[in-house]
Amino acid sequence: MKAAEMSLEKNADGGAGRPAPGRVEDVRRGNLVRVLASLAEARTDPDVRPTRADLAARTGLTKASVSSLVADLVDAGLVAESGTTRDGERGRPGVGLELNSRRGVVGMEINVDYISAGLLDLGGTLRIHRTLESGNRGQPPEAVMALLAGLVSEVAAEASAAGTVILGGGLAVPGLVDSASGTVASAPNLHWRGVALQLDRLLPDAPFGTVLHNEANCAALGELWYGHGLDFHDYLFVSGEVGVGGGLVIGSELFAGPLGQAGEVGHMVVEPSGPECSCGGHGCLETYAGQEAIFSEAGIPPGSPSVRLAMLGEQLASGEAAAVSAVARAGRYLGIAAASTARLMNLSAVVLGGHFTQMGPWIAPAVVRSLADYAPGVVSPSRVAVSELGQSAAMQGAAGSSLRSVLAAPFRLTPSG
Amino acid sequence: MKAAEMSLEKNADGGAGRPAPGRVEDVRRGNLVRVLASLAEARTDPDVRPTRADLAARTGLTKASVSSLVADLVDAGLVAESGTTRDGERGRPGVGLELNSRRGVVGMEINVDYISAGLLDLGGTLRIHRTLESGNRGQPPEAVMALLAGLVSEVAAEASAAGTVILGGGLAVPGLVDSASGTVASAPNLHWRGVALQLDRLLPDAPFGTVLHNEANCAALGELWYGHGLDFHDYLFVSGEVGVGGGLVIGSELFAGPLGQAGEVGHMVVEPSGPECSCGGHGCLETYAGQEAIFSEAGIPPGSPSVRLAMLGEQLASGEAAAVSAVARAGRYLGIAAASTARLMNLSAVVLGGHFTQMGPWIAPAVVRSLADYAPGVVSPSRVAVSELGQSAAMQGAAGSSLRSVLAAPFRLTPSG
DNA sequence: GCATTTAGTTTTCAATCTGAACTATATGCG
DNA sequence: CGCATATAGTTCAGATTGAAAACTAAATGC
Repeated sequence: MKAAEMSLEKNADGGAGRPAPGRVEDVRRGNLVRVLASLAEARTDPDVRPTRADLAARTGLTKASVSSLVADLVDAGLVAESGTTRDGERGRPGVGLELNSRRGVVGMEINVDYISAGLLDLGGTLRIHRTLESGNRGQPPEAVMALLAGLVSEVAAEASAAGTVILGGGLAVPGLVDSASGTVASAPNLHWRGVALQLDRLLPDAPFGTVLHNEANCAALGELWYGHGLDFHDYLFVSGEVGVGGGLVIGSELFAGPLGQAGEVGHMVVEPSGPECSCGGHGCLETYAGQEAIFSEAGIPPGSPSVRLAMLGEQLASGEAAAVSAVARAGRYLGIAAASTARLMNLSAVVLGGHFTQMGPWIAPAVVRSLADYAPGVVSPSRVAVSELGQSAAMQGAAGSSLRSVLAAPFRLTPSG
Repeated sequence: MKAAEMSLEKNADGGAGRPAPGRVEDVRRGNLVRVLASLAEARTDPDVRPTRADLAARTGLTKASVSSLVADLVDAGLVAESGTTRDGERGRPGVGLELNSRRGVVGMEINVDYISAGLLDLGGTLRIHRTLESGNRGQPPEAVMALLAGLVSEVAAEASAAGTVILGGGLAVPGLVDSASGTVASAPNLHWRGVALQLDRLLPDAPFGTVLHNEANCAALGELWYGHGLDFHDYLFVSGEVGVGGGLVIGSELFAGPLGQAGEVGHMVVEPSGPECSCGGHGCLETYAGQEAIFSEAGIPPGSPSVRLAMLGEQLASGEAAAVSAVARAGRYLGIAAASTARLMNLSAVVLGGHFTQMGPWIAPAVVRSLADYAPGVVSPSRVAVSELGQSAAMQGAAGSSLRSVLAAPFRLTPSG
């Protein structure tokens, strides 16, 4: 497995290869990561910039080792010194260290109605974000990728003008993907199937390349790193799109499953006697909480998804009974799937994303009630939350994934690496 | 976290402590583990005993390093030389190496109707196995533990007579446990609640101590290491007991969940309009596939569980319609839960254990059919299997867990450790 | 009996961390 | 101002470790 995929593919190893033998040099690699992680972690308070001495205390390494490691990281461009920091105490003031904000990663997303790209600096701050409306359903992958490449080059140009070097990127696509080969196995909503994307052309100069990810998983990760993840470390993320996607976050990491495709909440069975689903099964969650199910139950006439979604929003706001009960029904079945998941995997929180975000006030209470009915005492009401990031969650998750892979393999940029 | 808990608690870390800083000595620790793992893995063919040179080739370490590492492992008593092995080729014959069969771990189980203890040598061979019938339901924990201690001391005496040194042990209990504190949070079938067990008294001289585990999880692990796990690396294990327990094996490891209590398949929701469950929910799998549910649906009169189970077996064998359809119904709901699990976690196999083992020929086809109905193409019929170990799965899993923790921390027995 | 082959050991060397000594630079007090 | 003190960071010797290569040991085969 390439290092660039580690953050998303942790569980998809397959156990093929025995880990490389431990050499003395590996200790340094591990310690480079440790120092960098410690620096990233200390960043929660933006005013406090740890010094070499702080990092030594935090990591347990000696000052001598930390100095040497930091020197390598500075040479690699990952860490920057930022003036002396004085505590007001006596003694020689330390030199503040921070993740180099002149290095960044690009998050990209192809969705049904739009494409987007954004730049995250190493500290995790979103510096640039561009979205382009684009009806991608049924469009040839080459055309969409060309459009995205254009958007990305705008972002890259702006980054370059600001002196920022791009190290890697992540692309989120709504479908089943194979990250290792950069192939979209199937993306029903785009009508793509078995498409090998030319990922290398998006960011030709980035040393970590561009990695392909599933959109719902990315949204779950975006939520983890830049949204609710600050409070929740283990949760089920359910993303309402055309279907119902999802992601499992366990111990602040995405659980990708043995084949890298876990989180298909939409096809959990929530009603054995329910209608047939497009997957060939019966009573899948998607047949109750997918867009089409909600729209038709609410009596919303056919049309473009965004129009119908807006219409649903209006009807909910005005208290239209059919709309309210359609959403409540979706929430009830979401709660059933969440109850089973919580029991099975010992999870204690649920985050609702995608179009469920807009239905939050109407759907969340139904989920809470359903959880109380079907798994009392397992998920407390305060741990049913609505996504904080909305539409940018997947893009930020894709960028964050790339960011993590950089921070997990700094040695790829050091001379010794 | 204590090293002895690693194998079962991998997912329950909580992420509290930053890993210890990497020192040069840690490389050796890692390589000791690597060599030992390579030796254990090579053991699949019992006639082939790898030599130092073989291990060097397998691990990627140099012959010199392997020689030095093996010397430490021999000193620690974990590895033994076993005569020269000649390939019939030219050249100096190598010295065969094997896991020292004079070192062992003890597996223990407390269940509703019996207690048992067994000795596994480091190679994973079950050397001793004793079971004692004992109605433990409602008995005070001290009394049951005293009985178990007696059984264990018999096993220990026999091991000692054979020159085998016991390094550690694992105890499986049917209930929610906290391994870190050695406490049984609740074991409904034993009527235990919040009981702190005196684990240290069971094997006072074992350097790795005794670790407490959940019985269904242990059974899943026993199946993994000594049963179907040889073929399946990712599966849902469903154990029929009074309730319905389970375990998730992902990448040949137990998935314990963030709180260490994953695998509660019995309380997944399989029928939203179903009857109330003892957990307070509705339509849980347990209300369809638990012992009581199957017995009453089959029209088997109240009585002792073992008698009723035998009666059910007879009726199934003679093709009694009520019994057959009761078991088929349980299988259908098992299949629904398995379908949801397979979809959610991207699993592709199901192993039925506990009392489902005895119903195998009647229940497995129903599970297969249900999976085909609710998650077509996800779990192939050949990947629905019945446990191979039966009643000893949990005991062997508990022992195997201890064995793994020894092999994962050999440095605890070396002078350098 | 000697070349050849393979197993395992010994020796030398480079990488790396630790720990202690040392240098650099601030504060605070007389 | 000058000096004690405190903290940051660097330098250097020492210990541990694995790699690489040379070396010894013990077999086969002609």
